[in-house]
Amino acid sequence: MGPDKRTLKGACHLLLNCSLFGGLRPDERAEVVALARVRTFNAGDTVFAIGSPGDQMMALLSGTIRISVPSSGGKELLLAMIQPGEVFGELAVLDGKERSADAVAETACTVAILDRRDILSFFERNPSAWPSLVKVLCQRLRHTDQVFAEVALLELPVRLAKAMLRVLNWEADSAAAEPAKIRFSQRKLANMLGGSRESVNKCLRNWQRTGVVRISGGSIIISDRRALENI
Amino acid sequence: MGPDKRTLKGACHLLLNCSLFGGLRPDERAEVVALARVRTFNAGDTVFAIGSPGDQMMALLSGTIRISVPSSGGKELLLAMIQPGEVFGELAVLDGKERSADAVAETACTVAILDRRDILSFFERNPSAWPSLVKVLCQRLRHTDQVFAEVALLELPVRLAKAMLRVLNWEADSAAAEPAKIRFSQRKLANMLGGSRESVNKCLRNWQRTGVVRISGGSIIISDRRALENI
DNA sequence: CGCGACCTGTGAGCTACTTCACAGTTGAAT
DNA sequence: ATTCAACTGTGAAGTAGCTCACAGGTCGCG
Repeated sequence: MGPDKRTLKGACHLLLNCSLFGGLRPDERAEVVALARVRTFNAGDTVFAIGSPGDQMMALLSGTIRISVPSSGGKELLLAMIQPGEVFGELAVLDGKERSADAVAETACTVAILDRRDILSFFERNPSAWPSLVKVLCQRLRHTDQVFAEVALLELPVRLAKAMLRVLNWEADSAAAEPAKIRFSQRKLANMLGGSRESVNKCLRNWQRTGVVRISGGSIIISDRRALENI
Repeated sequence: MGPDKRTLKGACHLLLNCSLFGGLRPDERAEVVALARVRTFNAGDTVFAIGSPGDQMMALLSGTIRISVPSSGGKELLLAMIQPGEVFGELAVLDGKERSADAVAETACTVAILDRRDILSFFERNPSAWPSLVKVLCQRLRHTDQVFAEVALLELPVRLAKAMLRVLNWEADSAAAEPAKIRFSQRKLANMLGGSRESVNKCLRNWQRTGVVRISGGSIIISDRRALENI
């Protein structure tokens, strides 16, 4: 076992503390780590594609992964940006069906991969691990339901405001730097909303005019967070 | 124990065979049934309201329940119509958070109610029950993700077609009567789509003109199912 | 350095949908 | 029997947001 592999395993162990496996006993965690293979992806690599069989789930160790659904018309809906410490791809593993979305490495990534069989047998041997799995699924469900309702019921500016606040929460973990700054392409924001890039742009510039945000060098700085929250 | 109660318990036992508890051993099922209280609701009664604490989950024994999210503007998004044999309200129970939607009795209903504490301790004692729970959650997740993507990416007629086919699948269980007939208010269809009642109406009448559907006496009859599927 | 890829900015025009307003139907309730 | 509520049908008018078509900026890469 080479030194690279050792450090990777180290990172793996470290990060499996979060999210899904955080509540486990040390020996259980060790077992999970032993099951995991580590793999790296370059920016732009597709980790898995919608419709494919999907017999593995992943835990992100570093980098960020974009989860999205493409449409026939060339558009795409951005469902999530996975941050280090989160798991993804669990859906297909748990119900044995096809992948329900694309996963693409947004930046260079390192990922821990767990095979369906291993996962299932692990849970069978360690039933105490079920609740945290269920919690993850519930979180996801709540999130999609909520965003779904927003997209269906609210107009674009409101959705944009909410999306920005949501992004802010994600980034808060990795780069805690206030003042609240979003480094996120307008197109991606649009794809989170089910809106067009142009509309997002125009809305943002309106807000800049009214002093809610400042746009500079490709980042959006929230000057008046309160205003956003009130929309 | 009066005779009503006994028959209700009987129905309960019968129906817990489906969905969530279908995979259990007889003794486990008996245990679940013992934990359940049965309650009836009149059409229009609210079973639980969004934002409330939510420390019970339900299994529908008879009738149908509408799950929806209201918006500030008086609109609502229809997330699901629960059919007998399905469970609902599991989300708040499993993660201990607030209810994420309203549940209203669409018709008169009888419902088996399970308390959070009882559920949790049941799963602790019967870990083999976890997988079917997870399966239910995965189903829900897949469904919302898919409908979400549709609403965000597709135009109204396409969504309508898909919604109608979906409704058809629900009803297929209860009333297996071909020719494919949907008894479902246009407003409700609209609320499934994030569209307006008027738009749905106009779209339907177009389809009637082109022979895809027939509308009579408040029901929609699918004459050309293939056409719908191709949209 | 210059090329290509991807971003932001902006206006004009279009159209898919919404809103509003009103009329007729059906069905349940008193 | 009638009244009320909720449904369907339809047209006119408004508009939010999309598409298209640019122009210019920035960044990385050969």
